[in-house]
Amino acid sequence: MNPPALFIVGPTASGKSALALDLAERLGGTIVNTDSMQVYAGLRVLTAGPSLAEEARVPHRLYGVRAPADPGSVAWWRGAALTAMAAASLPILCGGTGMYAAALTEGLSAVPPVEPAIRAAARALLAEIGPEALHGRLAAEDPATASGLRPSDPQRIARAWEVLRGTGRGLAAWQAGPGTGPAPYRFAAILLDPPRDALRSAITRRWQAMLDGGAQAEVEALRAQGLDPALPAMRAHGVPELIAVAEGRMGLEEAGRRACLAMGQYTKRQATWFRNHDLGPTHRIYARTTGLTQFSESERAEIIAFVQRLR
RNA sequence: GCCCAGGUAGCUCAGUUGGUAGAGCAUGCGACUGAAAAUCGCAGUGUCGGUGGUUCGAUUCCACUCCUGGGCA
Repeated sequence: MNPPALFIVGPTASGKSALALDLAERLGGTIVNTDSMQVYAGLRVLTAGPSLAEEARVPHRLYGVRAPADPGSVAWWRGAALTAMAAASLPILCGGTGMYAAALTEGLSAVPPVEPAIRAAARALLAEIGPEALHGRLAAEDPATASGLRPSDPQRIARAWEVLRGTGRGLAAWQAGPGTGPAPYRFAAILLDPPRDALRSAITRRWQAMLDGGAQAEVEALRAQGLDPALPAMRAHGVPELIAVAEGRMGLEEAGRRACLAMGQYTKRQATWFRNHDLGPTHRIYARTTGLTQFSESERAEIIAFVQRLR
């Protein structure tokens, strides 16, 4: 029988990390980062990654493991996560990136890696002629993929184009073929899904804590690297805003408003994803929590029982 | 006190040669296969500042009135 693996998922600021920490400590688990931004080094504060003290309490994997200049990908993450999971007695996959979670439970297509030069060319072409025109070219060469994409969706069109150019085969064809399949685990999930207004106030409070915790210094160090602003790490919530502050283009208060707005909107997309994707037997919690100790006794017992049943 | 410019969706505003209105943003819902904290789709909502007048009909024209901003005193 496949070993168990537990997801702790939900929107930003729903209390995932605290819950994961308590459960991992109690059950001897290893926390595996399932967040596309917390993988980057140097963004601990702004991405709300675990503190050094927390990392010392229980094993944490895949936090701060990539340079901001070196963008990750689902496929990379999936491989790294499987390695980390194989070495854990109970993997606790904690994070808010739905696509990463699905890469484990559903698998990925067997699309080979695309040369960086081809990827760059696809993006340059997109920037030059625009998504509608590129969609038109794609439709001419790879109608199967194009018909599934909106002409207004630049990111997916560029991806489809680079796959076609880089592999000689359309994305839709790859996706129709055999893929990795689900990872060999018995997945289960705890889904934290608090009301949006609770999330928003938690986000506002957290923003202040980030500023107090050195977010601006973190951004300053990132800025000093002179990276392409299109890089994922450069687009983490709060980074563009605080860079604008550092360059005198925006006030700190305005930056906070915009960053918190973006994070609040993001929680909606995360909630939608997790509500509508199956990650195995799922225990749903609708109130916001700040850790296992905040749960009522009965809820706490329920969570422990839920997790024990997996083993 | 006088003059000017405004009061229309949660916000910023457009518009109706008189037939009860619409964009962007916000909000809500949804999609999501290698940059996903990304990218994209769909959908609300309005006593059109108030009162009265003209009119078959006023958010639109007229009068008065209240409020906001600017200028002059």
